[in-house]
Amino acid sequence: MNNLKNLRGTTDLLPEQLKKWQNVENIIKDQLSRANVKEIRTPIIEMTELFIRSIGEGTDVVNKEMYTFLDRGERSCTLRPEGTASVARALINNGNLKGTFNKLWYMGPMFRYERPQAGRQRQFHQLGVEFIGYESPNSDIKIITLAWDILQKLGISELNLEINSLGDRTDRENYKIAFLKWLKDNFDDLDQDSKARINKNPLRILDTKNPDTQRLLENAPKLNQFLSEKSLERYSFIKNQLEFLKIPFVENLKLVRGLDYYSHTAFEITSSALGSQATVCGGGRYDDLIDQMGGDKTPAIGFAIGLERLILIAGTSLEKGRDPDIYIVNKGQLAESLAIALSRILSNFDLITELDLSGSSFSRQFKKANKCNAKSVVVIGDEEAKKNEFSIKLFNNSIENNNELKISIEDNAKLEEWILKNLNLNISAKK
RNA sequence: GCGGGCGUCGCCAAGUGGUUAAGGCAGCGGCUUGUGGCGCCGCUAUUCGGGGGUUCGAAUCCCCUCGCUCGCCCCA
Repeated sequence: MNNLKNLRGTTDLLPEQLKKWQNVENIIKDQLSRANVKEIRTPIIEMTELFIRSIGEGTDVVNKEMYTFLDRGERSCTLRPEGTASVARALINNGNLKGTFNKLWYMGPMFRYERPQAGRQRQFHQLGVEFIGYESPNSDIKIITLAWDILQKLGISELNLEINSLGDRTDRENYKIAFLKWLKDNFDDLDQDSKARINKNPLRILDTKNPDTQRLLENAPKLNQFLSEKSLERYSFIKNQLEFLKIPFVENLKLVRGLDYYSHTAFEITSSALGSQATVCGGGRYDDLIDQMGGDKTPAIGFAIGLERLILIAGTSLEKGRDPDIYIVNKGQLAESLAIALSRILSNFDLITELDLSGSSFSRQFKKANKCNAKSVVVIGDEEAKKNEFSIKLFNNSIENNNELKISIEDNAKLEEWILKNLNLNISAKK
């Protein structure tokens, strides 16, 4: 019937589903603006090089998951696979880094070319929060609590927070030397996957899923043994603060995360309510990213939450939308004109008005008003239209208490009075 | 990129080689030309994701392709 289909891994979000999305997004935005975090919007398409240089050449994201194409000017372009690189680029380009602090968030589509499965799509959506210019370990804490509290506010339980420290650049370099030596000594016992990673991204071998390699790794040098005094101090401060704030976490020494740019704090929040794609939130510190990209040396930390996964585990109470406050039933040419005029007047209130445009019988229109759960109904037919008025009433099953009233189309004061009295309207919400 | 399951109306489905593709929900219209929630009646797939093949005959068998889904890898 229809051979035009959506591309694999992309989906339409219809009004019914979007109620939940919008509720979730509103709660998130609310939380963020209370913490005075500001929104930033960057293009969803960037020069390919931006991602190669920031995310790292040895990563899966860059190697096999990017939507990359040549534009008409033969430039290599990529649909963004994540948001941090773009935000960093935007700040560098706009000169927003000189001695300033930025608390930023963004929400929007990201693209990764992978096989779709539960909680994973090729076009998916992320909320990202980045604190840029902040070095204090308390900024790590604030970022983690922000992520944690957003998830709590959405009524999500069964969450697990895992943290680790990757140390600074020098710590990691020292560790890499020792680890590489060990890897080479034990090369023959590694699985294929890990062998291939040695030259590209050795740290990722740490969280291999291969059980034999896992067992072997128990005897390998540990990253935490290579952390400097300073890095360790920073790490234990963070753990102490989390304990003080009563945020439960487990330490996961194997947590290195997939992107190259992380340093010091790395964290992940997973939910057992999801399937095998259990990570809802991932984040960490990236003190080296911005100068690596050509900006001034700027410490920063951030996280990203996958909205599809969030929607999957957020409470069902968020699925409800707002029903119409007023349903305008109208029939006849003059009545229809008055109905449109009235709907424009009503748009001055914080009301949801459904103007029936079907021209079907009164009976039909009332059925529809009932179906969409309208709180009240306005009726305009020939009788009302002749007198330049409409009738308004509460749409309940009581005839005595429906507060039916006839109001002249010009009498806005009377209309307002009826609305305020009957529709639980917050007066300050008017206009 | 690799492996398993699946694809019949907007949704949920029956049908598994034989001449008209059940049913339910939703939708639309009527009973009720101006007053809803119930009820009753009627209408809604020349076609079974798409293409090709086998057959006298295909939604049913075969091939290709697209999409969905679950797992691996990886991530949000």
